[in-house]
Amino acid sequence: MPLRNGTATSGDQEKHRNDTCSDQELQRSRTETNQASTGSVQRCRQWRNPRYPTATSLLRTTEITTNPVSLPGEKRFWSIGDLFLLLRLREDLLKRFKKHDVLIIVGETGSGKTTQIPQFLSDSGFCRDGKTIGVTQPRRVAAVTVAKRVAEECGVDLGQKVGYSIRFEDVTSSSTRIKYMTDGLLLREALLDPYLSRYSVIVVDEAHERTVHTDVLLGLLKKVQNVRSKYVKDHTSIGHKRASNGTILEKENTDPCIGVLKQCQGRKLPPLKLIIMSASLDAHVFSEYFGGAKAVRVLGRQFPVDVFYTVDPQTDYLDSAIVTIFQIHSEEAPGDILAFLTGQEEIESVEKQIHENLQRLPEEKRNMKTVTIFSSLPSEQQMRVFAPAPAGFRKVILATNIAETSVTIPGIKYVIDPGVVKARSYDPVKGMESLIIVPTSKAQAIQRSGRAGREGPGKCFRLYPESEYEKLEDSTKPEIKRCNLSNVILQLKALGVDDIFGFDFIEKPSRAAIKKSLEELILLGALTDELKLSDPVGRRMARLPLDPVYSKALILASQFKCLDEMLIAVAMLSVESIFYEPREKLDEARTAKKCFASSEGDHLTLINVYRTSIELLEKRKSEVGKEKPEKILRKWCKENFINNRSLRHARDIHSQIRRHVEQMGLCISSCGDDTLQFRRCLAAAFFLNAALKQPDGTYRALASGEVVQIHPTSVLFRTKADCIIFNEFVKTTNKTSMSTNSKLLVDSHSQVDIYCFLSR
DNA sequence: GAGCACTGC
Repeated sequence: MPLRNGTATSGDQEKHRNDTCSDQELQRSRTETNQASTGSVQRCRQWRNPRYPTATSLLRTTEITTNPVSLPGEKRFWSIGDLFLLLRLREDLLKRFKKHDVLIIVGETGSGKTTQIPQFLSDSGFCRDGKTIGVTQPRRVAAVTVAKRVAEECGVDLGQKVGYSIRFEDVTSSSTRIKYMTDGLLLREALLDPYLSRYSVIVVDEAHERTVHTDVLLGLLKKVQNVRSKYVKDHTSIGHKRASNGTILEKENTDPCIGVLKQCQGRKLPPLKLIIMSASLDAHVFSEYFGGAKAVRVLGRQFPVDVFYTVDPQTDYLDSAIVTIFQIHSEEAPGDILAFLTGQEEIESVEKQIHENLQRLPEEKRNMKTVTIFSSLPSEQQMRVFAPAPAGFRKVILATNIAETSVTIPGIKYVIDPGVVKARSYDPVKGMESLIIVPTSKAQAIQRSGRAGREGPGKCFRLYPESEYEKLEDSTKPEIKRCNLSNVILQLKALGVDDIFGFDFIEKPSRAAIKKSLEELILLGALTDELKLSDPVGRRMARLPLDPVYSKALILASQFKCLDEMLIAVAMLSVESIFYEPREKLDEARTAKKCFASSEGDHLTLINVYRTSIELLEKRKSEVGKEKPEKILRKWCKENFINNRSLRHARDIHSQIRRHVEQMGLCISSCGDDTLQFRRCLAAAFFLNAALKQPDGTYRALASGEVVQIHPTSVLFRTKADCIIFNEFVKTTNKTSMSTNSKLLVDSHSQVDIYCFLSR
C-alpha cells in the first residue's frame, strides 16, 4: 500500500525502520572530536542505535483489528485507493460502534482520526433528532484548528454544521452538529446539563494525555452513560422536582447505581455513545475502565525516526546537549535541531553557552542560529521559532515541553532528548505543590522523538543509555495524582457526586490527597461539616471558573465592599506572569516595574498595572482617528516589560468573572483609597496562606508550619512586614529556600482575622 | 537577591 513520498504503511514502515536500523545496529563510534563544544579538550560521544521502539511493540491492547487501515488525514485530495481504504475503515468502525457503546480508537499522530471520525458519525445518522456529536480536546488551539479544518472539508461555514466552543469563544449555533471543544468546557456544561442531553456521541480525543479534566470527564461520562442507558431500559421516574427556573433538582439519592446523578423527567434521551481516542500505550487502561471496551487501531503517517542512545550515562545533560548539538551540526545533513530542556533558566544558559562556543569556531562553521521557546515568552518572541533560518544556516530550537504537543515547529529533522522534564508534584500532607525535574516516561520519549519525523525521516538522540530507557515508566503519571484536588472535588460535589472516596476515577488519587482537599474546602466554607456543598457559598464557589480560594475571596469581597479591587486581583493572579524580565534587560525591566509598585504589596501592585492599562485603553478609545487602542497597549506593554498576552487574558477573565458575580447578585463596589478593607478581605480569604515573621527574619507559614522566605521579585522583599498573605509557594531547587510569590502587608487587625480563622 | 513545565474553566 504505497503512500506519499514512497514511505510504506505502518506495518511495512516498521519493517523498514528495523531494516534501516539493523544496518546501523552496531555501535556507531564517533571518532571525530567536536572542537566547538569542547575547546581544546578532545571528547567524543558514542551512540548506540537499537531497534526503534515503536508504539506498537509497547501496545498491550488485545482487541486490535487485524487489518488496520490508514485514514487520509493530511490530504485534501484522495486517490481512488485512499477512498477505498476510507470506505472500508468507515464501514468497519461504524459496525463496531453500533454494536458497542464505547469504542477505543488508538491512532498515531496524523492518522486523521480527529477530523474524519466525527464526519463518519455525522453522515451515519448520529445527529438525528437535532443531537450533536461533541469532540473534546485538552487544548484550546487544537479545538479551534480542527474545527476549522473539518468545516472546510465539509464545505460549510464555521459555526454552522461544524463549530467549536472554548472559554471566551463560542462559535456554534443551533444548527451545529459537530462541536469541538475543550474538555474543561464540557465539564462546565455538565454543571448546567448533567445528562449532556444535547449529545448523542462524545468523542474524547488525546485521552492518553490524562489531564485532570480528561480524567474527571471520563468518570462523569461513564456515569452519564449508565444513567442514560438505564433510562432507556427502565423508564420509571424517580423522585425529582423542578426549580422555578425550570432546572431539575435532585430530591434524594434513591438509586445507588446511579449515585446522585439526577434522573431526568419527561425527556427521552438516547444512550450516550463514547469514543475514547488515544495516541498509544494506554489503550488497555481505557479498555479496562470501560468494561473491556473494544479497541481499534488506525495508522498514522509518521516518517521513520532513527533513535540513538548514548553508550554511557551522562553526568551533565546540559553539557551533553550542547556537545550533541555541535556534533549534529558538524556531521549530519542539513535540517533543524529541536532540543528539549526543562525550563527558562536552562534554555537561556544553554543558548549563552552555544553562542560562546560558536565564537570559537572558524567563521565558515558559525552557520548556526538559535531560537528559544517557552510558555512565558511573549508571543511575538515565540513566533520567532517559525521563521526559517537564513540560507545556509541551521536552526537550533531550545524548547521546553511546549514543543512536545502544544507547538508544532516545521523543519525539524533532529531531536535531542535529555530524558528529563519539569513536572508538578504534590505533597498531600503539607498540601503543597512544587515543580521538580523528573525522568520522562516512555510515552513522552516516543512523543518527543516523533517530532523529528513530521516531514521526512529524522533522527532522535536520547542523552541516556538504552538500559535507562527500559527503566522508564510506560506513561506519565496522570495529573490528577499529583495535584491539589480542591477544584476537582468542588466540581464533583456540584455535579451531585457526594461520595468522593467512592467515585469511579479511572485512577484514584490517594486517600490522603482527597482528605486534605476536603478539609480545605470545609475551612473555606464551601462544604459543610457533613461534606455537603454549602448554600449559597459552596454553590457560588462551584459556579465560578476559578481556584476555590479565589472564588471565596470574591464572595467575601462583596461583604468587605471591595469587590471591584478583588475582581482585578483575582483575574491578575489567575494568569501567567504579568511582568517579563529578560535576562539582557533586567535593570530596565525592574525600573519599569517600580512605577506600579505599591508599598502595601504585590496584589495592589497588580491592580495598579491593570487599572493603568485600562485607563490607557479607555482614553485611546475616546480619541478618534488615532492608532488602534490595541496597538497602543501593545507598545505600552513592551515599554513597561509587561506580557501583553497575560494582560489580555486577565481582561478576558475579569469580564467573565464580573458577569458571573453580577448574575449572583453580588454588589460590586470599590474601597477606593481604603486599602485596609481590601487587605482584610484578602486575609479573610487567604488565611491558609498566611505567614508570620520570625525573629531571624525568615517567615513561618501558619497553616503548614513551613519555613519560607519572601520571593525576591516581590515588592515586599526589602520591607519584611510582620505578617504577610502570600498567593502560592514556589519551591526551588534549593530545598531549604522556599519563597512566597505574591504577598501582602497586613496590619494587626488582619492578624486577628487570621488567627480567628485558623482557630475555628 | 532568586529564577515557574504545560494546560484549562
